[in-house]
Amino acid sequence: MQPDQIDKAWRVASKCEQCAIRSLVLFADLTKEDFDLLHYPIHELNFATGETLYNQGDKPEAIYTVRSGLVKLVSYLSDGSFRIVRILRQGDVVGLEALDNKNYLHHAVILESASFCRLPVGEIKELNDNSPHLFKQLTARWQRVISDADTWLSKLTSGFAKQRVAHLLIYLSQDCQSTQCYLPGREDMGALLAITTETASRVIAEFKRKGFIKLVSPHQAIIDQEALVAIIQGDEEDPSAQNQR
Amino acid sequence: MQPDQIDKAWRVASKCEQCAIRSLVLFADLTKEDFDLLHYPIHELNFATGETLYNQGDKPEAIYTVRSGLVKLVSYLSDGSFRIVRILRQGDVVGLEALDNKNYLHHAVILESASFCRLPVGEIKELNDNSPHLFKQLTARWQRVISDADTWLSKLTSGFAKQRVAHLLIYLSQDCQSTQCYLPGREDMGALLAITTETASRVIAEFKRKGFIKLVSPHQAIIDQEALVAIIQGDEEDPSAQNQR
DNA sequence: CGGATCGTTGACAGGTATCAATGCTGGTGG
DNA sequence: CCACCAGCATTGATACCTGTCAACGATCCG
Repeated sequence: MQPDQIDKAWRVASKCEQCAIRSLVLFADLTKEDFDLLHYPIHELNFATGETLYNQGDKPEAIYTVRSGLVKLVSYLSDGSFRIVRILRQGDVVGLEALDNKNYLHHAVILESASFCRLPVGEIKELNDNSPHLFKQLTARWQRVISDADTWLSKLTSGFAKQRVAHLLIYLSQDCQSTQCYLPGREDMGALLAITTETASRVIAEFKRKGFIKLVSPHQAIIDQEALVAIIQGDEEDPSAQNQR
Repeated sequence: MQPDQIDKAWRVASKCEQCAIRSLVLFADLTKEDFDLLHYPIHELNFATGETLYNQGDKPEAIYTVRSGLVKLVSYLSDGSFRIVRILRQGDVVGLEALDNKNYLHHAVILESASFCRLPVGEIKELNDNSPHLFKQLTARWQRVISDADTWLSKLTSGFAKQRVAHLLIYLSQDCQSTQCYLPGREDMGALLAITTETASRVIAEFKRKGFIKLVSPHQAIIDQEALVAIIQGDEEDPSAQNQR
């Protein structure tokens, strides 16, 4: 290794080790010795809402750790329609399929301006070959993706449109400290829940009228978790029972 | 290692190395030296239709490779209903979440009498710690689960009931050499596609009447792939255009 | 034979998709 | 500065699909 590269590696180590969200990321378990195995510094990238991180079919050269913001993974169907198959947030890894030498399976589009750490595939593989510390986190991430996908399947695609929207809002509020959460555009909401734009709009409009959600900005809402859970459980507020609680 | 254990290990190696479907399974890339690392022989288990491999929440001690047959992973929702989140077949691994020390996330129920290789979690972990050859296959399997889940999400939960059923049948026919495939019970079909038992029944009955599927046994059908693809693409056979092709 | 389980079918109500029109908002260019 | 436009959200009317409730047939088995 060249002296200047050693220098770079040290800067990497130093930078990653001081990372504020290190406990959340793929590199959580790495030691100083592990960081020494990296050849190049890890770059941090910023993207604005609507920008594309990569497209389906692109040849993958890196995976990305989400430092902040929100990303959707979009899959297009043969008929031109599209579905959003996942939403990724702080600590999640985007483009995991790159490790299997497969092309990217989705389009990755930024929902809320986001920053990423770019992890070149070669570095990850080499690190994993030469250190046992990455494997555990990789395993954990795969598990989480799968278990999230299962939740998605079982909750977000069953039941009435109202229930699905309620499930989605609760899901989205889970990573916010408060009851505030990202409110997707109506078209995205449809692509998430397998309903039409119009139905999504109607449900959201109704929730707003009933005070279950309050907009603080076009894409941020405060949600009434309790009311939404009631919706999920099918408690339709019966007008005749209006003042029984 | 005791002599008799070495002997066992050799039998394992011999047995696994001669496995007829070895190229499909988790141990595909292992060398003779890797097999020597195993302490106990790998057991083969047989289950009949309807039997349960494990239940959601069970403490996991093993993962299973499907040698033959069909397994469904079932997830129950709070309201008592259930969804089938995955169907596993030859070469697939059941219970991958066990590697992450999590309890089993689903109920694993046999759809078609199946045989498995039982792989104790401890053995797998040790093997993975001491040999680099398992990791590649593990990675590949996680990837496949995720990419299958995405397909599921994007295809099997969108569109009309007819289209979903058509998608399902094509999906199920992919692992059969021919155009013959497993035909799930109507309730299972509902749990797979997020439709009701009655709707599933109506669609299947219609497909049978139109000759798109032909039963060869209660749970095996020959499918007209072309007709099903037409259904998926929304080509509804217009009676007035009956003889235009 | 009777019972249990599963598949099929019917009638009807209710939810959602579809088509269409109308606000609303932010940005652009005159 | 304001008119205009593009994109998004909302709302309405209607047709269609699916869920629901119910009944009936088929098959298997004790």
